[in-house]
Amino acid sequence: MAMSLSADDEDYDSDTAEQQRLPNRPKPKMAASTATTPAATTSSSTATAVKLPSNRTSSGARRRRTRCRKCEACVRTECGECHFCKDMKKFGGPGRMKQSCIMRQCIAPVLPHTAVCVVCGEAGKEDTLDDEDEKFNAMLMECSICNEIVHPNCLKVKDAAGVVNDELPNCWECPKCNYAGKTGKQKRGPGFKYASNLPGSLLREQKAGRDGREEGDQTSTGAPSIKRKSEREETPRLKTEDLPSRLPPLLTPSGLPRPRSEVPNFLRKKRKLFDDDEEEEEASAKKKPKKPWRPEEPLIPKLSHMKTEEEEDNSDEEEERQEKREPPRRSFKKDYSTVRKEEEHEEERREERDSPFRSLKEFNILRKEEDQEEEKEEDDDDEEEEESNGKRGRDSSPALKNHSLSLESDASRCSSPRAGPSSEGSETQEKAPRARARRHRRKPPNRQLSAELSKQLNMEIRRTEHSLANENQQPLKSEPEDSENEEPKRGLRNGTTGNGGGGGGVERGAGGEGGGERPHLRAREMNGTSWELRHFYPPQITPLGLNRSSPTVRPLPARSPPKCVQMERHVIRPPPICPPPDRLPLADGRNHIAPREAWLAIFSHLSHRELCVCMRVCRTWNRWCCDKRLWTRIDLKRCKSITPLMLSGIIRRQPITLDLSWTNISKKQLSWLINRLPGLRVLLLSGCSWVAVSALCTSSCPLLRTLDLQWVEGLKDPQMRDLLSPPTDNRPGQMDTRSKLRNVTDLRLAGLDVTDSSLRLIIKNMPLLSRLDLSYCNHINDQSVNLLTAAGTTTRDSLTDVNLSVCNRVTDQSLSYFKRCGSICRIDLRFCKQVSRQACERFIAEMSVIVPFKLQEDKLLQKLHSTP
DNA sequence: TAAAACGTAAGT
DNA sequence: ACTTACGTTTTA
Repeated sequence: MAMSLSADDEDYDSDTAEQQRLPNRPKPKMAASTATTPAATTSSSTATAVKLPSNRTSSGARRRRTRCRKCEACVRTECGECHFCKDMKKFGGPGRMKQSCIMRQCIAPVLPHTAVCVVCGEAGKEDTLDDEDEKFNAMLMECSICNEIVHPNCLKVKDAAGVVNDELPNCWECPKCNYAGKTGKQKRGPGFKYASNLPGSLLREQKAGRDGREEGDQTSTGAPSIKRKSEREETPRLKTEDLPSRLPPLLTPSGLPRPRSEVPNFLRKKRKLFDDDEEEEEASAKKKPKKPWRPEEPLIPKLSHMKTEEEEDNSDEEEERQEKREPPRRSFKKDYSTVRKEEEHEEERREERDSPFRSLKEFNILRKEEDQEEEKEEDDDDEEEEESNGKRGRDSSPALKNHSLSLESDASRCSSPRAGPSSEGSETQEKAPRARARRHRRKPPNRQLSAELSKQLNMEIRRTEHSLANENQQPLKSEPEDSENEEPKRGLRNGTTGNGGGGGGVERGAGGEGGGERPHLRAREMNGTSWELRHFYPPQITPLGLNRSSPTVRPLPARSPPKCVQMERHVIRPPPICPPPDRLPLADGRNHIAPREAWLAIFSHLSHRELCVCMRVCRTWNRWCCDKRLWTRIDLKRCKSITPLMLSGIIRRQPITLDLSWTNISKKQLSWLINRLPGLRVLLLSGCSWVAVSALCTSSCPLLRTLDLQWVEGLKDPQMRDLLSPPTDNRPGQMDTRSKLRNVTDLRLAGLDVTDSSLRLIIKNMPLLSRLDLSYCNHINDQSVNLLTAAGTTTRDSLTDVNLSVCNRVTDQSLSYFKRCGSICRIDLRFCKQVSRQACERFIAEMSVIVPFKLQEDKLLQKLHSTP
């Protein structure tokens, strides 16, 4: 099918097609040897690059990529615990799988050192040059379509623009292929692992999560997590009767049933859209001959909330049309961000493109918006208009304009691989029809709250992308035509609703900047998908896949079922390597006199929301505002959906405190996060599922000081054991025999059905434990307190604050045990039915000899002069 | 469809 | 010569 999709004639010839099948294409069954195509073999280390079939432009053998050795993953040591590690002989396995440790899967796989230009036979020479453009022309670029590796400079066809694949270093669609309109025949570009089909793949999990979520959505309940629903069923955690009236807020059913199927339809929907678009596309193609590149519209499609088909179709088509009209084209771009492209068929890509979620951003926006509003669906159109207008207006703002302009040049220069959501996305943006987004957004009726921050994160990320995109793309503006007027739809919509409009304003602003500014911005937006997202989502959704659409007219492909969910491998972009600039470049080319630190001092007085606004101002501010000192605490509490963008936003900010309470974060996400937050000290996971929390079992977070596991579904003794126990399979010299949570000083276990066996582990493995919250733990009794305060335990001396409120099995006896605690400052026994006030007073009287206590509240003992 | 298996490219 | 592990095929 892939073949049939492409515009190339060759493809239609089945025989030939067969012959030139790309390595990864299905086929010839030469056993494993197929894996390495003959061509590849021949090219081995010598340089002969890939040998291309003489008469076929497409289809060369691909050079196998190899790890970059520099990324975070590459520098890690093997975890020894994942599937692949366990298979390794060094870890006692059979060695049959021959895969690298999941934790070491390279983020930015590079071409092998032996790769050389097919034209001149030389290796990449970018290192010898300073100028970015020259560098680009001197580096080796591998075409994801024909697999040729060349120096852009060595190509004759220079008029045609190559389309750089941001997803992978040194990867593009060469001018030849691009010009020829070969779009994506190949199922996927060069890449690396991170295949969803690999155990441990983030993608997979994500997908699973999504799916699950969706299902949940449909059915309902909004609460913290939809996804969890099933889990919940499995592990009935608290009995309502046991819960006192003061349940954690979250427990209260906050969610309304989610409207129906958002996702499930998406396939159909997409397809449908696709059909419609097809025509559209062609038409537009005619209008604008030759646009090698078109903004990609990453989509996140499937994910979520999509609206009903009917609803979408119409408006989408409109948007689609417009979008098509102005394809900004990006030519030789030098952005090497990584990410793997997926192998998708063109149709699929298109479908994706057409799918409701044009871009990640949109998606995010949606999510946010969902939280805020669901109401104004009807007004969407109007809103769009307004918004767009607003954007335009805003754009005209001198200040912003200046910044962005100055930045643009700046940005364009900076091609270094940046991390984060930012750079990459930058180049193209999605034009995301916000209308579409909006629509989807509405569906979820329930979302109450997504934390403000999450919105902000999203916004900011988008913003970043926008700005970066703007910067990068500038020169390319290709068709002014549709510009502003038509554009309106694209912008992100924003929440006009929301809280006081503050958030809305912001978002809108963002949209304005990105979208309103210039027509071609849209393109940028499209591309703006953050790499992270791309990783998480199916490749088809990745910009590349989608956008490949070239204007060329192609026969309608037979549509194959969208395989949307199949994700392949994704790469995670490393954080920016270059330090943020110290000065703010101004439009006139000079720098602002205030140094970065001075700006940071100012930024430190801003709220996160305000910071997000600032991040939209310019690239420099964007980076400055991401300074981790400004984001020591990130609160995503109750944000039902943790999106990849959010994750990347978090990583970028490197918080010390991360509140993910009552979110439906998945295990993979959490694992991914904590493995990338070396400075994380406080992790709040109350209300999450055990499945997610179990990520702590395999991830390393030795510096965690505070761990909040209150009301975690399914967290009982066996799970506590998993959490606290030292690695079980330690092999000599391999692992630390100490608990991963050995440095925890503040542990919150409220609402869990844990018993003394868990306490024993805690006592044993958390020698520094100072604050322990066991409130609402019905299995906790006097014996538990006895254990905690027994002679020889570290907790006896380390505990300063113990919360046993609403522990109905605790009696006055516990107070006598607490007298043994040398450092105790606060004992909360409120609502403990079996604890009497008299006993508390007696405790105070007896302790006062040593340390003065007071009864701050009924049954709440507080040491005088101590912190509350 | 996911996981396992495997030939061999790429690196040391 | 040896190890790692990519990218595909095969198996479950």
